[in-house]
Amino acid sequence: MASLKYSRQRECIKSFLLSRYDHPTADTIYMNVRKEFPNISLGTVYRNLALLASLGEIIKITVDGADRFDAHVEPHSHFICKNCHQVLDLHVENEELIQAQAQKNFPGQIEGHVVQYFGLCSTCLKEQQVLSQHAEAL
Amino acid sequence: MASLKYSRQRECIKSFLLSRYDHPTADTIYMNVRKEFPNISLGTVYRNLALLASLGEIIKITVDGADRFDAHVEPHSHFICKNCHQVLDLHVENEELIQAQAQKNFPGQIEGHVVQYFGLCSTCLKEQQVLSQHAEAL
DNA sequence: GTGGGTGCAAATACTTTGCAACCGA
DNA sequence: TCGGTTGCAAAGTATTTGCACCCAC
Repeated sequence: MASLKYSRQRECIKSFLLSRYDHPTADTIYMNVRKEFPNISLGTVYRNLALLASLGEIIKITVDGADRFDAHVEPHSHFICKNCHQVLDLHVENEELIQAQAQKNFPGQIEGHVVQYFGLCSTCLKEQQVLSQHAEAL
Repeated sequence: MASLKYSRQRECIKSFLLSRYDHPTADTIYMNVRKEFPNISLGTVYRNLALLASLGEIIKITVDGADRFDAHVEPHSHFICKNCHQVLDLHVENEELIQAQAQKNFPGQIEGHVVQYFGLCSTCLKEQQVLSQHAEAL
């Protein structure tokens, strides 16, 4: 029954994810893995991502309708830019407290949590400031 | 330019959302609004949901690839069942602390946050226990 | 050799969009 | 009337799946 077999493609997908600290979409992963496996198909990428996620080796998050993947599974928070939809890691103090609080309220039922923060990333913030200056000038 | 005009369909969509505390998908909303407007189209539902969300009257969250909507905009957390993908409201103590902590770390840049908790809802938890008892019996 | 894994293409799921008709202010 | 809104259908985007072939064990 459903034992696991080695695959070079899966290996490559995982090591690519380990090398990145942003949170690539399946398509970005596909584009990059193709450098090593020119014939790999998107289907294979999706299948392996789903497999790795079910094994707990990677994390899948959905942002604005598109799935994104992360091989860094230690608890951390995400900052999501409202403008460019970029997802960045965020390190917040006392994060364990949030989990502990939830566990206290709902013992045994909560397996994990994710905190997503929203706002404008520094790049988009800068762009917006430039725009409002232009508007002022009129 | 782009002023807002009343529409019975939009009214109906919003009041339906206000009546629910789960987080219906666009399709569920469509099915229900059709009881009152049999000819309404999915496109109209999506257009109004996007409009209401941009006005801040409802919240849009994306879970497992499908958008879900919530007319209860006061800050609260979500519990997402890993099995049936249901989204339930959760009230956690000290939620403001999380926001305050983030603001402290990244002043001025964070506009809001969402906490998602994962696990099995009580229904799915029960089902799983029944299954494992069966497995034991073999 | 056997069963899991792959590539490909077709299918599915979800959402957006163009357009002519419609309706609220 | 004017311009926002609608219904419909077609298009778009993201993801899954069926199948024959391939490869790790």
